[in-house]
Order: sequence, then structure tokens, then C-alpha cells
Amino acid sequence: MDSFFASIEANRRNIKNEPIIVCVYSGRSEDSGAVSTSSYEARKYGIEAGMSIKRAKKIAQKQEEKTGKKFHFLPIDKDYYKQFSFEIKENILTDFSQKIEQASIDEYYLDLTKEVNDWEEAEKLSSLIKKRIKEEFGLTCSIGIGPNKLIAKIASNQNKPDGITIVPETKTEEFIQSLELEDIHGIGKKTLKRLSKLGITSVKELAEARLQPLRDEFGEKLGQKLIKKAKGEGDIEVREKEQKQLSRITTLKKNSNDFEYIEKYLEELATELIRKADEKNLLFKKVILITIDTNLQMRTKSETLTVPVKDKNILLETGKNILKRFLKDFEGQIRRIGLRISDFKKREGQKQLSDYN
DNA sequence: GGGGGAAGGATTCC
DNA sequence: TCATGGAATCCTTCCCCC
Repeated sequence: MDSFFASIEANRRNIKNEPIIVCVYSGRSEDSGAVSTSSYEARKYGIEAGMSIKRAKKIAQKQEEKTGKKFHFLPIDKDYYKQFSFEIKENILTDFSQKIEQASIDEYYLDLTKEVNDWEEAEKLSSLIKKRIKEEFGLTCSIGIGPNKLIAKIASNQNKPDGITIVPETKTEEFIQSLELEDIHGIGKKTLKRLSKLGITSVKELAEARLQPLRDEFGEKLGQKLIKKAKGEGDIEVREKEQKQLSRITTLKKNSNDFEYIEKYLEELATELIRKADEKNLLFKKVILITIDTNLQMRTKSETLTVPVKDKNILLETGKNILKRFLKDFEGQIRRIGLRISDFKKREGQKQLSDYN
């Protein structure tokens, strides 16, 4: 979906042709926090996801004076966006394929192997999908069509917003080599830098690189993965992935290393996490405490339970225990605190047919 | 020397 | 450019056990 959060807010508030910035306010001071996503009108001026709200507002102010355009800074409302995410899938996408994988709140893979005979037909279906999403939800999206998920995903980013990009397998090599390294999903700032240290600055160089130096730099698995990606090789299988972990994190009103103070935040985090686990009917066996200190360094500490549970008190007590342990030999100050659960087991509900296979 | 689990860190994304 | 939210996944390392 194109600037999903911002587009939904535009409809909801009837904002037209004005930049929208959806923000995560941390609450510690008026404008502390970060930009979650921005509309294309806002991106034009360099306001992008991850940027601090303060910085975004500085840009906005300048442009408002210059152009008279109003910039809308809005708080994020994920639960609201999730409904759209769900309905787009259930009401529309399921009409086009039985094999759907939700990759994130606003991304889906559809396997069209059974539905179409060639790339042209795939393009026609894509247009239909776009049309219906536009009609029924007033939202635009960008679609990539390719021989595997990696290529489809990268292709979808090529003609944003509101585009369709087709990359048949005969064109895959040419396509991927026409890209910059950072266009490849999973190659971010750090990886880019480490690659250039090895003398690799293009997709072609990565595709033809020797395995050993990459292994030495990135480790056994990642080294190989990177080369595969540069060759345009990716997974084909489209199916819902099971959830591996859930987390909730928040910013403290003020920095602290006082147990009594921080402990209070765990209560709400635990409640929220249990709610999420409930929605997905999951039992967890591992509890992880996340701390982020004043230097923004993240640390985690965990405890594994003897048996999978879904109990708020156990989660809370375990979290507090870990926090106590953590603070014992922590010198600095904590800025943000979070809880994570993982090692899931689906709760035994009514037995389903599939349970008897 | 391995499998397998536990723990913690690194990285990426929006 | 000094101000930095929240969530998820992957990867490595360590350790126990055979």
C-alpha cells in the first residue's frame, strides 16, 4: 500500500493535497518522538519515516511560510489501520488468490500461478486489484509481479505510488542489476557500508563476489543470502508465516534506573502484550525485557518459563524479576523500556481436523 | 563434534 | 544534524548433553 497510514488519515480527515505526517509521540516533551510515515506530499520536502518529529516540524514550518501549505502532524492509530489491512485482505485479495501471505500491516504476497497463464494476465489481475482497493477503500497501492517474492517485492517499489511493475524471469538478471544495492530489501545502511569495505558497490559485483570474504564479514548464513539476493533468487512459497514474537515498548517520562519507577510501566506493557497474544491465541514460553539507555543502546535480558502460558501476572512478575536482575549491574540510565514474548505455542482449542493428520 | 535450546546483539523496516 | 519511536526478524555465541 502507498503511504498506508498517511493515506488512511487523509481519508478519515478529508485532507486533500496537503502533506500528512503520522507520528509516534513519545510523550516526554511536546514534540519528542519520531515520524512513522509520511504522505508523498511530505516526502517531497524530505520528511521521511524514522526522522525526529522536531526535525520534520522545522522543515514543515519553513515550507508553510514559503508555500502556505498546511502540514498535518497526526498521532499514529495502529488499531484503526489494522482494520483496513484486514478488510483489504478479506474483502478483496481473497477473491484473487487462495494463496496469500501477509508480509506486514500493508504488504501482501499473492501466488497467482494457478490463476494466470502469463505475465500479461497477471498484470490484468493486478489492475483489477488496484481498481477495487481504490473503489472500496479509497487507497492506492503499488504492485510488483515477478518469479519469486524477492523480485516481486523489489519490483513493487519501482513505480511508487500507484504503479505496477512486471519482471518476468527472463528479465530478472537485467532488472536486479539495474538497481542500487540499497534497493534490495534487507540491505540497509550498515550492510551497505560493510559491503563497500569489501570493494562491493554494485549488485553485479555482489552477485559475482567470492563467497569466502562475504562469509568472513557477515557470517555463514548472511554471506550466502546476500549473494543469492543479488542474483535475484528468492523464496517462491506463499503462505502465512507463523508469528515468532510479539513486543511492546514505551518511552519513560524521564530517564531512570530506579526499580520502583520503571516497574510501573511494565503493568501496561504486559496488559497490551497479553491482549495481542490473546488475539492470536498464543501461549508463550519466553519473556524478554528490553531496555534502551540514554545512548539509545538496546539491551535484552530474558527468562524462559517451564511451560507455555498466557497469563498476565506471570508475564508481569517475570518482567519485574528480569528488571531487578538487570538493574543490579547496570550503571547508566534507562530511557525506554519494553517487554517481548516469544517461543509460541498455539493454544489447544477445539480440536481441528488438521490436528488429526 | 554435533544437536538443540537459551541468551543477547545487530539490523532493518515503516 | 543534534535528536533519535516502535516492532520484528535474523544471526551468533554459549552451554549442556550425548
